[in-house]
Amino acid sequence: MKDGPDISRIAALIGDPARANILTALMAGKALTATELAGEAGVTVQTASAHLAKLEAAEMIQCRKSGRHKYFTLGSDDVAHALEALMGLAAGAGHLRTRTGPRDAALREARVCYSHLAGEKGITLYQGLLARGMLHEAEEAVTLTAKGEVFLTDFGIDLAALKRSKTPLCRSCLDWSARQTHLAGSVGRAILAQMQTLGWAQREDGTRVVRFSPEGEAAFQDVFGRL
Amino acid sequence: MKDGPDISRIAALIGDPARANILTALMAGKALTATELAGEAGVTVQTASAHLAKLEAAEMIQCRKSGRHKYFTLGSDDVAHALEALMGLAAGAGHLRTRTGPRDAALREARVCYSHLAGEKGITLYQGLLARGMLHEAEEAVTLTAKGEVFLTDFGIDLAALKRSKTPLCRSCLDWSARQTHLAGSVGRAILAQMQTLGWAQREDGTRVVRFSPEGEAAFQDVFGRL
DNA sequence: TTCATACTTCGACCATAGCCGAAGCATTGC
DNA sequence: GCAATGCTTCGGCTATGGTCGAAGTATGAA
Repeated sequence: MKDGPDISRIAALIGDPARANILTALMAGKALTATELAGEAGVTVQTASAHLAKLEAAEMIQCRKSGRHKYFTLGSDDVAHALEALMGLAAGAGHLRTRTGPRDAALREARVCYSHLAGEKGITLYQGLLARGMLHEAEEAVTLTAKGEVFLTDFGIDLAALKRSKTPLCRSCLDWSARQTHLAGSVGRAILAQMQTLGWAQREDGTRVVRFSPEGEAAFQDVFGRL
Repeated sequence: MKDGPDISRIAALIGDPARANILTALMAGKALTATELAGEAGVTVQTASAHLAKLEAAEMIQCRKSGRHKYFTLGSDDVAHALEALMGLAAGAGHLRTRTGPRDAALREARVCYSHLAGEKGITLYQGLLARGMLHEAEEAVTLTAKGEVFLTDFGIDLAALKRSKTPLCRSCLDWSARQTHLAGSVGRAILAQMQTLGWAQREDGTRVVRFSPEGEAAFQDVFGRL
């Protein structure tokens, strides 16, 4: 009589302190990388990797590769619900650890991520392009529409040159501070570069922060902002 | 970094197959004894005892001694809620094991339990006495009120004789099929005996079933039934 | 009182699984 | 191409904790 109802299998997964830390960190809704989660759990990356593999096999978390990072989020609302119920039981209270994203508000607002735009601005950009029918999102892949190609050329981007490179034009990239996606790939990089060229924004020395000028901010909202 | 948030402590408790079986069995709402739970869990009584002690220390179950038995129930609705959430995750479905009480409907209706009345009738009796102000319930202890003493004497019970014995007059006893309490102790025994003397009911040979006659049923409802 | 039943405690055994160091892929950036 | 970074796999160590036999305690019945 070694195997009980499945409930014990699930609970045992949550029962390990390292995994509980991982899940608790993910409760905030943010997507985190394996290395970050290892830090949260207080174990080495290889140990965390093993834990993450188990959690994923049980469909308690989802993962998404993005470049050389692997971002993890909770598997479903059911998982979050179960965790909340358990937290309710752990009446010790005050253990909720509502983690916020990056401490620095400027980083949350706009920053570079592999030389493309991330943060709130990055998400706005991505959603704006989608809403305007310039990007097409399909099953993990993002492509530029014909309308999008015209638009970007008008914006001052040499698409023909980008197409000659072997790096993909578009790629979605999961955000660190929020869990939405933003635009990566050579197009994402080119857009940020063009924004700097146009004087809309500039990188702050020594940091990943991107600062928009008042005029740049207005122009950005006009061209890419939410409809 | 060995200790995480309390959530892991709770989940680890549920994570053991034997304990998960115990909790699942208790989900049905019935109070079960340590030995019964050992059977459910598929382990020996001493192992079950250790598990039950841990679950009780974590306030996930409550226990109540009743004679030489120890009845266990879930600790709170929060516990049941958390278990349900976990069952939702264990999508394997069909694992709910909604246990019913004793198979025999007659046993659920009325039976003897250490020579006092148990089952639905026993619960009705207990509640009827409480509602009429003949019993006083206080903190695990049940006592007869002055009004109750008069009533029982009129019913034909020799309280003076019972008081000479060293066994307690009243005691509450947790039911097997429902989880409410019923009346045990020498008074509980005397009431059942008097019901049989009056011809209201009689025990069925070789079983624990108590059969009420139509007249006895009517009289019982009249004297002890819910108001 | 004596026996039977229900439960607990003790002690020892043993398997599971968490942990890390080291080495191996894979992807990006120069 | 090469170096750097992020993640995974492998192997072996260790400890936590579940398990049961045996003995001990408490309660009820004869």
